Amino acid sequence: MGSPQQRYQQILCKLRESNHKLTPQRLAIIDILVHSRSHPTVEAIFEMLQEDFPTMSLATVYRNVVLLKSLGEVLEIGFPDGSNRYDGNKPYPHPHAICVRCKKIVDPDLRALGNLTAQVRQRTGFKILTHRLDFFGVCRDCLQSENQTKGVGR
Amino acid sequence: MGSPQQRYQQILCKLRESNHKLTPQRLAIIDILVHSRSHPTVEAIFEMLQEDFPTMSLATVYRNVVLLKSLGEVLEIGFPDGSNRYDGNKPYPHPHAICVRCKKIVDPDLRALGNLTAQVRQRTGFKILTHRLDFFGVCRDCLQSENQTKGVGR
DNA sequence: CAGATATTGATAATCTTTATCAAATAATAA
DNA sequence: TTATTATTTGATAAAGATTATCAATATCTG
Repeated sequence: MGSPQQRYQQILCKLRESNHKLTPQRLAIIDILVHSRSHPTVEAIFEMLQEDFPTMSLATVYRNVVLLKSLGEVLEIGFPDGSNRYDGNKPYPHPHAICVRCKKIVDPDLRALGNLTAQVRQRTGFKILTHRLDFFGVCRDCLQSENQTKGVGR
Repeated sequence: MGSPQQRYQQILCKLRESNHKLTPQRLAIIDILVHSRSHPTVEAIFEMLQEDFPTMSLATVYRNVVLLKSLGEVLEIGFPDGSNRYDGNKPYPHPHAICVRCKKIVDPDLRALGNLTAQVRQRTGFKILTHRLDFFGVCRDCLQSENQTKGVGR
């Protein structure tokens, strides 16, 4: 749903609509969020900005992520260990496959999710607003390096 | 998969197998976990124990929850806002329906999840170990009280 | 360009969870 | 039953992540 450039413009629209100012720091954070495929952490975003904005405060990154979240333009993915990661490309709920080794996150496209939502509504009586679906496992790369160290063959 | 009593005994087995001691505090925490249907927080467990164990330390609850988690006998359900809740009845992954108003959590039984896992394996190359599926919405009770305050009718 | 307001940076405060360590306790064997 | 040993507990400090505070700065509107 939209190239990084389109996402960037869409977010700028939302900000203008809601009377928020377009500061260089804010724009840089958005730029990273819409271009990144890695679902970065706040810390990672902060580090990526160090070069261009040496005086950037960590609080600024937190504030802007919270703002974009409240505007529905960023998806927060929080984990039991307390870490949070952010997706500015697809701010709507979608499944994730997360590597427990290297922490890589990829987005598999699955059908049949609307189906599940309807089932839950029926069985629980809940009005469903959103959902969260994560698969945890080991990615192909980590499986390979695992096999190498195990010494398959001889 | 097992009544609270059965779960209780099963957890005791696991503890003995792994050479852990059966302290009154530990047993009380397990008792709450296997009998509770509310997916309690650590804080909630701590408060429930105040009556019987006035000197109970919060750290003890944390320690035992971590232990039971590591033994695979408790499922941790962490949320983006940082809160964690625990399920000692069904320590294996299963879907949840969570009320965003009253924070109630219920377990709808859904089929077709093994299906999804296979799909993810195919499309990502991941070896899937576990998953997490949560639906967020408003439960029947909260929907009703919402309608009342809205003054349906006149 | 000037004025009003939002945002930033620096840092303190908060909140949750983990680590530390002496004292208490459970399991084991004599 | 008692002594021994290792684990666990309670109290508290420490750590880590996020939020709040507030003066200084920068943006937007006209």
